[in-house]
Amino acid sequence: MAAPETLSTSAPAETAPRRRGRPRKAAGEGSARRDALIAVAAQHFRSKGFDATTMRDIAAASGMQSGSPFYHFKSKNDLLCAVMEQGMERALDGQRQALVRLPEGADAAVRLQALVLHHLRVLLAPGHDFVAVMLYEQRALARPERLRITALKDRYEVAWKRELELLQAQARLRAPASTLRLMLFGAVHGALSWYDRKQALSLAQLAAQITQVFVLDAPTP
Amino acid sequence: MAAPETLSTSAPAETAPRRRGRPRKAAGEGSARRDALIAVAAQHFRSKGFDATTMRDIAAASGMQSGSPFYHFKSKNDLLCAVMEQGMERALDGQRQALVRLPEGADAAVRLQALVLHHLRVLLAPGHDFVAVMLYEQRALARPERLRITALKDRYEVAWKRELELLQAQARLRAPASTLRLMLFGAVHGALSWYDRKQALSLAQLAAQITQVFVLDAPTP
DNA sequence: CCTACCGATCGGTAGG
DNA sequence: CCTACCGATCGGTAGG
Repeated sequence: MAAPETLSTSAPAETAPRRRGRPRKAAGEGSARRDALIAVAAQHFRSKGFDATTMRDIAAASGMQSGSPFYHFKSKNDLLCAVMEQGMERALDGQRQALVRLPEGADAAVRLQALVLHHLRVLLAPGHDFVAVMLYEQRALARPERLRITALKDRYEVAWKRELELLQAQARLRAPASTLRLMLFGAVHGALSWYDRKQALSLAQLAAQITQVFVLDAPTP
Repeated sequence: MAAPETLSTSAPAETAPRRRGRPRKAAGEGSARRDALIAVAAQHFRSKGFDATTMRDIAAASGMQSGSPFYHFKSKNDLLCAVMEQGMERALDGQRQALVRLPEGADAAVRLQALVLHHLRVLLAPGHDFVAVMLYEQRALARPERLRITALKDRYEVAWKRELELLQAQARLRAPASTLRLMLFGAVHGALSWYDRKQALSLAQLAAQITQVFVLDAPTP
């Protein structure tokens, strides 16, 4: 919710008296304007699709003129790529935090449920359009960019693999871990297309149900 | 695998001597040219996406000039809609046949597995691009068309609901039937994005694994 | 179903 | 980051 920036370091773009020094990397990676464009683009790409969104849409929604986004991104595809990368990096951060919050020695099913819940939030919480765009618009990427995104996705899946293999070793999966993981992602991603119609269900409840379906209870010896 | 057409009936568009009689309903619902356009459009919409496909692409791949598809469809959206409708109608036919082939009084899990296998074929077998297009491009449809397609989808899901409710009554589901059905569709649809990378797995094997994960074995009394 | 075409839109750029 | 613009493409149509 709250902006992660501290008060001291980042440039106060609007209120501060115009400093004469060149703005530190005005169009660089950390620019606030650039980040705003990414966020606006994510919303539009998600709700209307990549092809159906024009750079003019994004510029107007960001209070810019039609040619100005090209000062920050050299092409529309570049902007798409930035949306996906930022989405995956935030998702990776959030995933780490979700796991850290768990008690030591938690059951693998509990850890998996935390991963599922975090992932549902990444997909469905307001303002988190990045990863959904990634899932729907991979086709628009050229080979080299797709490889970069895939590498991020692979890192994201490491934690899932770990828990699922533990569960498999406990004989609590009813299919091989690798196939079951793909089914599990499918089931979670599917929520993108139906979740709002089931408002009776909280994301936490849904995460619990999904885990319940995919993982058998621990044998009580 | 083999082309389903017999040698005798279908019109040999190129070699036959020009018949003088008006072609029966040249632009009507059952026109062979129209069906060919639908099939070509399905391939293109699936592989490149609806927005990225041009009517010129479709015309060229059908051996027509760029304006000619508009003789059969009044707009590009109309063509998309026809792709989805034809896909769903064929899927409904296939589903009925898949159920008829089962022995009388088959276990609900067996029947569900047949539904899953048929659905996997509809999504992944060569030449079946229609339903995949429907899943990916619903956004492009306007309200009234979307309602028509949704009605077809609801009819398609009736059989799934039936078997899942039977299984729920047998206490063989680990989540409410309605939520579990959504998870199940998600898991099956997810195969669209990974199946070809797992060629070791046949569709029949995959259907069996999916059923195994989502449905508990019958209690052996 | 073809020919020839229109009007609009869009990604992108030069130059400041 | 704005102004002004280009070149290409695209859905769609008139008229045959």
